Amino acid sequence: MTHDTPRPRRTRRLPTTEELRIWRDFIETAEVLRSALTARLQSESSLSSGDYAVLLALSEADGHRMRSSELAAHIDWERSRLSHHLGRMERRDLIRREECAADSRGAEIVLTATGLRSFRQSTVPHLRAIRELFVDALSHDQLVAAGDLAATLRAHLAASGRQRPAPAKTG
Amino acid sequence: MTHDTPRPRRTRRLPTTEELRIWRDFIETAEVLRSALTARLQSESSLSSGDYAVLLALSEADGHRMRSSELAAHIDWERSRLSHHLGRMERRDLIRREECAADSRGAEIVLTATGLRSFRQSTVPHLRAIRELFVDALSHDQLVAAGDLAATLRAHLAASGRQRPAPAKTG
DNA sequence: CACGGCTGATTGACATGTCAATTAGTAGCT
DNA sequence: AGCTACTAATTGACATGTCAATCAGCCGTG
Repeated sequence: MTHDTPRPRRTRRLPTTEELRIWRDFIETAEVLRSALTARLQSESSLSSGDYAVLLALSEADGHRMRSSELAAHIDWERSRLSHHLGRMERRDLIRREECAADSRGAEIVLTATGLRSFRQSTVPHLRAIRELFVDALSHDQLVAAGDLAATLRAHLAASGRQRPAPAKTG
Repeated sequence: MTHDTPRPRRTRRLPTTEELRIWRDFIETAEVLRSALTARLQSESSLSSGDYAVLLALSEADGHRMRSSELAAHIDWERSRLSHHLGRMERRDLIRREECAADSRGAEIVLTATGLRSFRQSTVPHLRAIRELFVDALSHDQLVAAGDLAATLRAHLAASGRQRPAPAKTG
């Protein structure tokens, strides 16, 4: 282990035009897809995808209620993001905040009847939209490839994340 | 073309658990990727991906200047989004707005020296990050599959977009 | 040339996100 | 009890996006 052959630093190479094109196609397509789904959800249910994530979690929770921090962990959001969002959802009467008996710092987030109704009305159209815009577009092999790509990219991100202080967030 | 056999409306089926899992993995991975890239760009250059898109377009433009609406079309942004963004970029002296001689309603967006410098310093690290986080993660076949997926999904979106009033936006 | 309609761009109101600071309460230790 | 450290959640300031409304200047037509 004395003299390493100074091998070419492949890490320094830049992407080729073709690689860059694929990157842009890929990331922009995902973005367009997300935005199309969001638009449908919005127009069909007056819910944003954030609303949907929160309502989904609460609808599955015991007693339709959850501690704010649990909720944040469950849907993988920053706490302040959740706090702001809950404020907006509370104004629309989709959820309610209650004091927490066990820990008076804490808040319990409770699904309201309105919230539950909105969520229930949104699920089928939303799932249908996912099928129409994503699943139906792809052959079986392509669907498998999509899952494979996601897993591979995640693994790689996690690996390089361990070497950088990289914080990763979802939308 | 008289009597269509009332075939089963496959369109009504909902995605299976597995299909839904792949969808979520796919879209969340894209989101995480985008956010990781954005974070790197931000920390290395103090530029957002929006800034980058604008600066890239201007840097390639004739005389480093472009009409606002051309710019919007080029990077496929809504005009109001661009207007707001340009306001922020102007405050940071990355671009400047000039009156347009030919059409006095119009504005010409001009790349400043500061903007050009920022952009030039950001490109190599940014491209490198794309290679590290995306290209390097994938085998050749996977990269091809990614391009194929993007194209297929786009084509499908465009087709269904023709049947709905679907507006599609990029980030 | 006047007018009515179109176009270029900005604006305001608001939703959504991030980050840093703050507030309030719990817990461990002495 | 009193101090300190940690945790729960919110808040404020700001960046980023969307949508609808507005404002100004262009242009074809009578």
